[in-house]
Amino acid sequence: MVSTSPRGCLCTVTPGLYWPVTRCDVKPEAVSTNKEKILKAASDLLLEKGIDGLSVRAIAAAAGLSTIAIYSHFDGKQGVLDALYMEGFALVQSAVESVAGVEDPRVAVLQGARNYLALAIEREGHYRLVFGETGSSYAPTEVAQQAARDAFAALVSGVARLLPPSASLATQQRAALKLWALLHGYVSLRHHVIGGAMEDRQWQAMAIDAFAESVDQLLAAH
Amino acid sequence: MVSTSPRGCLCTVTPGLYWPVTRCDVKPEAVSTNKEKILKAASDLLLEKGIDGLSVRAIAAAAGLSTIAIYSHFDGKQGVLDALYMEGFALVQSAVESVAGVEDPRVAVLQGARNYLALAIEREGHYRLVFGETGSSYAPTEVAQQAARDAFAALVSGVARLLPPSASLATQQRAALKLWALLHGYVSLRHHVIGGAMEDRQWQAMAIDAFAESVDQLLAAH
DNA sequence: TTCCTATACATAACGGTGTTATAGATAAAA
DNA sequence: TTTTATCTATAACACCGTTATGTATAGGAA
Repeated sequence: MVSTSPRGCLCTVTPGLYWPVTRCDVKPEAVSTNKEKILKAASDLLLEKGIDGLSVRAIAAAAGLSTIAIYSHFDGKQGVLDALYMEGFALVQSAVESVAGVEDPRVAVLQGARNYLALAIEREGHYRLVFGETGSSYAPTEVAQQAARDAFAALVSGVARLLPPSASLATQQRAALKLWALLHGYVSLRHHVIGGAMEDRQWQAMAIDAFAESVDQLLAAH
Repeated sequence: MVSTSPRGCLCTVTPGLYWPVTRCDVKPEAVSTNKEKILKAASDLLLEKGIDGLSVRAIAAAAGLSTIAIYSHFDGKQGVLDALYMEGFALVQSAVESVAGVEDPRVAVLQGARNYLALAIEREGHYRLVFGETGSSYAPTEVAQQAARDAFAALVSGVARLLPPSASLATQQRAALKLWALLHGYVSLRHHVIGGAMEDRQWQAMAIDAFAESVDQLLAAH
């Protein structure tokens, strides 16, 4: 996305990311735009206070602006939530792709799973937002959903390494979906149903054990 | 729970269930209490409109009462949500236990999984409520969480049939947790991430296939 | 240079939410 | 009969997301 800032420089802004990735072609010293301030404020609030912290007034105040800016730049709270949703999946994608340099496919996939589970803890707010805990009035836009599909595609690529090169895309996707379902299931059950009192490490170990069993089953089947 | 109604009869009320289970020891013709009316109204709204339909005013109106009754009988919206949460897990438990008459353990467990997936569709509102989509300001009370534990216990009992009698409780629980995580993972991913456009049957078939693979892995390991 | 248009912004008000405050009604117990 | 406990209706409160109103600013056109 390319936008023009009030100072006339041509800025390249990567949507959905809150760290400063604004590249000004004309003035390398350009400061944050208000849109970026808002998104950073929202992302920080999500990290510190969870989804409850994300009122329009709180985000605006944290960005040093009034609420109208949320409507101006993001078309309302939905736009902020969409941006955070995309951030969430960008984090997922990053966790999955960060193992690209690992040679052994099984080791890589297991490490990706560990990254994923760690992310679910370290970025709990983003995780819960992505999985619908904003309250059911929020549903991601089509654009935002693309981030989910991108993350899934990254997962499929990673899992494909466990399969023979002849495996069809559908097979890869089915395998990736199963592994994702399993991992996410552990996270979600712990959030809502059972195991909430368990130590992080213990829960992660349990999830990884189960995940490894499924990975090994996949390897044995091919 | 035993309570006295305005008409002086001694009523046995099972909490968390919305169908009339009020048993009046004195007057068999007793009508619903207001508390039951409220819970039924909430449950119906949840079924018809989802979580968004559950405002205090909407529930009160559907029960033919004013909002103060919600605070009187349920101590506020939290109490209603707790009751619905318990209903949700009672439904899960029922889905799992309804296969008790099936002789073959594998067939029984697979049927239980099918029941579970069907429940996730037919009682989507309850399902989403149980898994946190009320908005993050709701967290179930300790009493309500017991319903989740009861459902898990039922699941453990069902899965235990796949294991040798010598299997420890921890082993049974680990197996049950894995299978539940997998099933729920499929439901949740479809709600929030991917596959939302897929036909119910196709998605269920995919989930059951994956589930069956894990069941078979479990059987093969013992 | 001036005027017009588009965008961004501050502030107040609106309609909705869950909840509390106030007052009244009723049944049971003392 | 009086007191107590419980239930109830209604209005008001504080907060929410959003809209309405008016102002400021930058860029483009005449």
